[in-house]
Amino acid sequence: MATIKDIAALSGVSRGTVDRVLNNRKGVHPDTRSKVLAVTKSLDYRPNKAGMVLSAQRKNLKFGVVMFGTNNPFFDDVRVALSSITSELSRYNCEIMIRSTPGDSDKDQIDAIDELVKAGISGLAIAPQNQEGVVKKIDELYKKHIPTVTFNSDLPTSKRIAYVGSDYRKSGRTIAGLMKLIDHVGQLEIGVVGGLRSVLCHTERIEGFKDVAKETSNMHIVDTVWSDDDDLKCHEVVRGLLSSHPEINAMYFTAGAIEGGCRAIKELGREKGMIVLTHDKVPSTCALIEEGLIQATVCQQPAIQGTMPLQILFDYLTIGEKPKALNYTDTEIYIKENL
Amino acid sequence: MATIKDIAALSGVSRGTVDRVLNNRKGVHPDTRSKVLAVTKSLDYRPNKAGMVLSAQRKNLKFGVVMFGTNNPFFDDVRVALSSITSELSRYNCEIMIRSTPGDSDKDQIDAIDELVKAGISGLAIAPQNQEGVVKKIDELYKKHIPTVTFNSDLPTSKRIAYVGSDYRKSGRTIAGLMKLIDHVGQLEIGVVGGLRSVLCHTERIEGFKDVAKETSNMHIVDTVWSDDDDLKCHEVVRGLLSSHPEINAMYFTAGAIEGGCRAIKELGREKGMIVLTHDKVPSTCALIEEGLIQATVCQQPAIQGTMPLQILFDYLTIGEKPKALNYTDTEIYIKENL
DNA sequence: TTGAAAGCGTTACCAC
DNA sequence: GTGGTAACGCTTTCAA
Repeated sequence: MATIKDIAALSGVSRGTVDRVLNNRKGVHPDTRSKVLAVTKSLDYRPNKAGMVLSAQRKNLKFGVVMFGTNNPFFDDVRVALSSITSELSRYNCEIMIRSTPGDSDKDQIDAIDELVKAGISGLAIAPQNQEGVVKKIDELYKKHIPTVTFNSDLPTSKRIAYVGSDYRKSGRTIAGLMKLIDHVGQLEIGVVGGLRSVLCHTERIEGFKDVAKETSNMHIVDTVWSDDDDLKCHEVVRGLLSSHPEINAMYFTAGAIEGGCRAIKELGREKGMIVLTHDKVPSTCALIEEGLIQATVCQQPAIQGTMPLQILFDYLTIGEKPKALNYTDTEIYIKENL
Repeated sequence: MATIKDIAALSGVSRGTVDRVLNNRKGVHPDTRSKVLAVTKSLDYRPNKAGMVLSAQRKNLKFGVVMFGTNNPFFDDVRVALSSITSELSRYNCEIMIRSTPGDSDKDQIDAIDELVKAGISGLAIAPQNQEGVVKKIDELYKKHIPTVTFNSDLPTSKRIAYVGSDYRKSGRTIAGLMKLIDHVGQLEIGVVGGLRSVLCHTERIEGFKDVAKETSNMHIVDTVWSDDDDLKCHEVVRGLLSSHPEINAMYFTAGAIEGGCRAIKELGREKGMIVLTHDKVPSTCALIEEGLIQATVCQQPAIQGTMPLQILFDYLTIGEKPKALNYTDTEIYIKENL
């Protein structure tokens, strides 16, 4: 375990100079630089994280978190993880400020970001709305050397340094695969319930699902309806869908508001033989799995979505660790027995 | 973020004294102690990990890893994770020594441990054989203040400080749950293939499976055979089982040597309508899932089994963090689409 | 262009 | 019993 001190001694220079070389700071003689680099190589030096973190504490890092203030209880788990990482990072003299924005206008998110920047954040984690204004704002921060990590939903065209979240298409494909496995009768007549048309993840999941459905002869999507992630609306549209399509024997809920939809299934006495697959592991969904109405749910590691973005920012700004651009969470399958 | 320095200043004592109080070292006046404790409380002090780690590097920590030298390719993934954590911890002046023991005699494991202790390890991670001699050895280390973490398979009666690995019963129950979901005909006639009778995890998985089977009217276990985790043996016993039981329509492989068993299924032309469920995600299993012969496999996060035990030892010995006793890995379900 | 030294927070050792 | 100080590895600032 070679240290900067070792390199300095062997190169016959001071630690300060070694630091300048290793961090590509200017103001060092080319000869000195190459000498130091040679020694560094020969020692296979890797910087000590504890030392770097300790030193970085003088920076008084502040991070901002912005998430669309959604009613979806999925985000409860994200918030729990957020508060745990907040407490963890506070031990390194590092503060975290959280802003939930209520509506779905990008104005709210942008205002929240501006406010955080004014408060002096050095990095931003955001569960972004899929809107152009947010992309622009992220790029603006990038120019100010404030790195951004997106989570839950990505903005691939922005200059965010990383994304943490689900691979939506894979989730959708997994649901389709499960449906095929569970199918008893050899012919799937499927009702799909989307959430919000404007949310990337809901639409992408459906695409993934369709990818598999297309190449499977006995999977037929009867219709797709939209719940707007609202329980009452979901109840209504599912009722309508099932009433007009007695042949439906499988339902795919791609978003929240699952409970309302399931209520409709029960009211119409259509539980028997009905395959119901969902996403995420919120309490109401768990209850319906226990009950047997839902057979399986596909999840996206909310805890990791809460912690990893901040960990990435912290590592980036303290020990200079460049993150992977795409950090996909696992596509987890839960049934009654492994809930 | 209060530091020891703050506490020292506010209590009117030196940092050394504060350190003595906080770490319950003796040789400090009761009055001083209570004064310091009071101040500490009022500041909600939490020690800084970076500082502790940095300071702990002077201890020159060495950790030993012992695992039964199994042919099971599952352990390949564990080894990959081991080498990644080895490289990670080497940055903190911390060395890791790995010993694989070939046979299944406890003598080998005990010898390996002795050797590591002689080399001066401060902690041990072990995938232990389920034998009395190993338990005794762990307890002996405990007396010498060398903490042990078991992984992959637990020894709950020993004085190990933690276990990292699967909840076997839950794995077995999950397999049973999947089987019920996939069942097409409404009556499961099941063949179970065990691995090693002496390995706790194989037997426990079967118990978990039986728990669910018992309370399900249409699940009937036809017979249980043992492969000794050997491919040829597995091929032979599965061939025998299927030949004498034409009614079998579902197979549960609880351990390794899956490939041989699947070969038998194909040779006998029994793929059609046969449900095949397995554990772990080794290359040959993945191929059989792609092929469609195996419908699902239940996994146990090998990477976490490789890294977490050492992380636990490191945290325990550097920052004094007491681990949870039971660190269960997730019971992951994989099908073709989320492989 | 380079060196020296202080500082991040904790622990350990040597004086008193 | 207690205080002072060096040490862990890195960064940064001030002098030279």
